[in-house]
Amino acid sequence: MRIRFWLLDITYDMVGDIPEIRMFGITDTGKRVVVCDRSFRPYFYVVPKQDVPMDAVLRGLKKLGLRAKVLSLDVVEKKYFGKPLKVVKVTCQRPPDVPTLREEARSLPFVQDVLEADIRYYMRYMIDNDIYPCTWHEVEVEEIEKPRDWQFDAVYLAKGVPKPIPEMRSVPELKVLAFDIECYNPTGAPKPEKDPVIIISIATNTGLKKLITAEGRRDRDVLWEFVRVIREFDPDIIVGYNSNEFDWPYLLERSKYVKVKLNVSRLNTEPATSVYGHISILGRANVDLYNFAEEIPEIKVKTLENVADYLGVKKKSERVLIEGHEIYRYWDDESRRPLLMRYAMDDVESILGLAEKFLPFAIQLSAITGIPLDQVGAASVGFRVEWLLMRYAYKFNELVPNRVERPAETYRGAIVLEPKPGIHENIAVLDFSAMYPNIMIKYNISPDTYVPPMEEIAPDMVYVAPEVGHRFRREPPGFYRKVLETLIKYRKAIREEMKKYPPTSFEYRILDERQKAVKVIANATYGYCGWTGARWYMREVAEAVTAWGREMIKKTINYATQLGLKVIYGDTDSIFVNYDEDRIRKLIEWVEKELGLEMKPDKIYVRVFFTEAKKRYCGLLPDGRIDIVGFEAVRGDWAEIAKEVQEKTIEIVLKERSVDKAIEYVHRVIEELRSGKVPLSKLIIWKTLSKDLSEYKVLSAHVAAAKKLLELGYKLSVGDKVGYIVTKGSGKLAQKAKPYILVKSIDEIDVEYYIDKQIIPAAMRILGYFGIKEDQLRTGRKQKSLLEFFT
DNA sequence: GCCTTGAAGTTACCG
DNA sequence: ACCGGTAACTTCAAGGCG
Repeated sequence: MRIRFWLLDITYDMVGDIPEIRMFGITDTGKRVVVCDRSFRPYFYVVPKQDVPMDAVLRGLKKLGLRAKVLSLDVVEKKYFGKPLKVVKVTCQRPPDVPTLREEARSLPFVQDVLEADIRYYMRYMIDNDIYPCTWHEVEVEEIEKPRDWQFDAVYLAKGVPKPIPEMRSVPELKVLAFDIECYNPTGAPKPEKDPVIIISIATNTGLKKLITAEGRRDRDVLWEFVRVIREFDPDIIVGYNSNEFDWPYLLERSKYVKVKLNVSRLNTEPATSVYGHISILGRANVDLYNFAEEIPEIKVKTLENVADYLGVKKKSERVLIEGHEIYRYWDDESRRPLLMRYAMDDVESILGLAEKFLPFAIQLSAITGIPLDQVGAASVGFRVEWLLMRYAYKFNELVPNRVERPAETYRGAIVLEPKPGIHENIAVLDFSAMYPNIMIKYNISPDTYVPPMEEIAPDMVYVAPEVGHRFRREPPGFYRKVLETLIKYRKAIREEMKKYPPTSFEYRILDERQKAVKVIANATYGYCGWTGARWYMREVAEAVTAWGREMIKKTINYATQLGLKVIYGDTDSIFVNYDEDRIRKLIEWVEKELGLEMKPDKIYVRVFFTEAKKRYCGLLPDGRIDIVGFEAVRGDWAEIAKEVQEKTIEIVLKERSVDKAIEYVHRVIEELRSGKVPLSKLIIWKTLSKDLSEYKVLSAHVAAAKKLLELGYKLSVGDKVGYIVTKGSGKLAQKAKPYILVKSIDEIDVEYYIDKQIIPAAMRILGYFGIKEDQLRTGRKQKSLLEFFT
């Protein structure tokens, strides 16, 4: 029989000595199925040293491995960095044998290199058969017996390789279950060896809502019930918030202590740690939505309530908020316990809401990159690009380079112009569309088209990068050019197809998320090629891209000036000029004709303000909104009070053009702060721990605060944000920084710090340009006396 | 031993 | 664990001064 299925997840297992690919899918009739393929075998390539005869190579490789670990040796024609190369394909019986066989092969005297021996077996299977997760496939199958403890409608044995059905772009109705756990935590961070799980909240996209609580029972029963609820609802996707880092590890650890098997997978197994630090639950996609929240730069402190609030999923004002360290108090206090219950429900409802926001994009990102849905969020940008490149390499018969450790290398990047300080009226921002990808295409920049300095080649056969002199063959099309061209064409086609549907339709949404996913990958390709960890890394490639970028922007500035436009500022691929439609049109035409790139007006500012600093400006848009770029107001490491002051100052200056009003406003805020009317929450300064506490060379404020938290039993790790408040005291700032959760009263705070080091600098950044002096902003006690002024 | 000053360390932004 | 360019803060240590 033939079935059609949408691929949700993939893995493999050994059945005796046979590796079995297992594809977990949903059929077009809504059945949850497993499609098993036992026909595929792992393999890798051996590159022989030059001048070694192939028969000698084959003879040598025959000794590889014992007990028929190697099934076959085939000489195949591949390309390596664009050059034809004869290699030996070593096909093996068992995936687990590959690492040892690889090392064995590598050590042989006639072997130059071993390639593609580090590609996971199920990824290899998908790449070779053009199978993408989160897409539809058709396959001839026969039903086989379902193991009793597997949770599927049917198990099939594939009688051929599944074939993609590109015209089926829908997404089946997926059963989504959101969950969140609360733990008893009287000593800071909860510890699974002693602290029970007190609440597990659950919400599904079918409307089920449930609190599993430890009220009147041990948490052992909570875990049991959790497993039961999951198995009963049988979700396709399980979502959590930071669940890869917290909920699942905690549940797994805790379940060991209370002796509960967390068999929540469709194969009746426990969740397990897998690649990119994600937790895998066989047969379901376990998605940690925190990974997607991480990609929203506007949200500085990415707590669940902040993200849900920002996305309009659940407003903070309409939910219960409890500080993490207080959870146990709410549990212990019978009168407050209902609040904790409500809090747990608000959390899980928020998570389900986030799933609705993030899953459509996650699904398309998975379908584009080929990384399984449960991994794609956890995979870094570099790996997302790389898996896509590996898919293309296979299509182009190119060998995939090995991942090698390289020392850090630096090279010059983009140009940033000195801004013309002051207020400018009526300014247009023009920028190149997808500048770096288009430069890579235009000059055929790629590791496989690169011509090393020693190699002789006719000048008209190559493009030569300005300043750095790197040369790239004009023909044939390089790897990056082919990939980027395909992506750009593909995105255009998607956008074209979107026009067929109303913007509110399901189809439109899918296509829109898809074109966004394609754009994200295309834009990350330059960054990828300059990443020393990349398989296709080459410094010269990245260096040439930025060199041509500098040339483009310089030429554009020149011509703009010639046309009589005034260039006020520019950064990388943008220029700010006076909004003169005729001249701008001419400039854009010139750019297209002479530089072969597209340039578009991005936005118009009614009024825009620059100080002397680069990468910082603010502007008033025609619709009355205000853009703030680079300034403290958009940074996450300044106190809210200072950011607010700066934002308001900018607004007054740009909209009302009144410096006096702004000063008056700053005075008012300072007075409010002095009289204790500013809430503590506006005084918290958040900073990220970028390394382990022991590695810091200087004791800065957030490190000092982090150490205090640690002493109290809280757990902190790299990447966590520490919120501190500056309190009264003497000595260094670090000594006065106190974790905000320990600050109980407004009387503790160091008012002068917030005035002198937060509010005034933030306001001065703007007002300083208008000749305002710090003392004009300062009010009250600490105004400098004339005497102090002269000493 | 105290104060000034510049380098180093650190974070987070822009495109 | 995607790039370089940039601003701005705090800490730290060297060097000058008394």
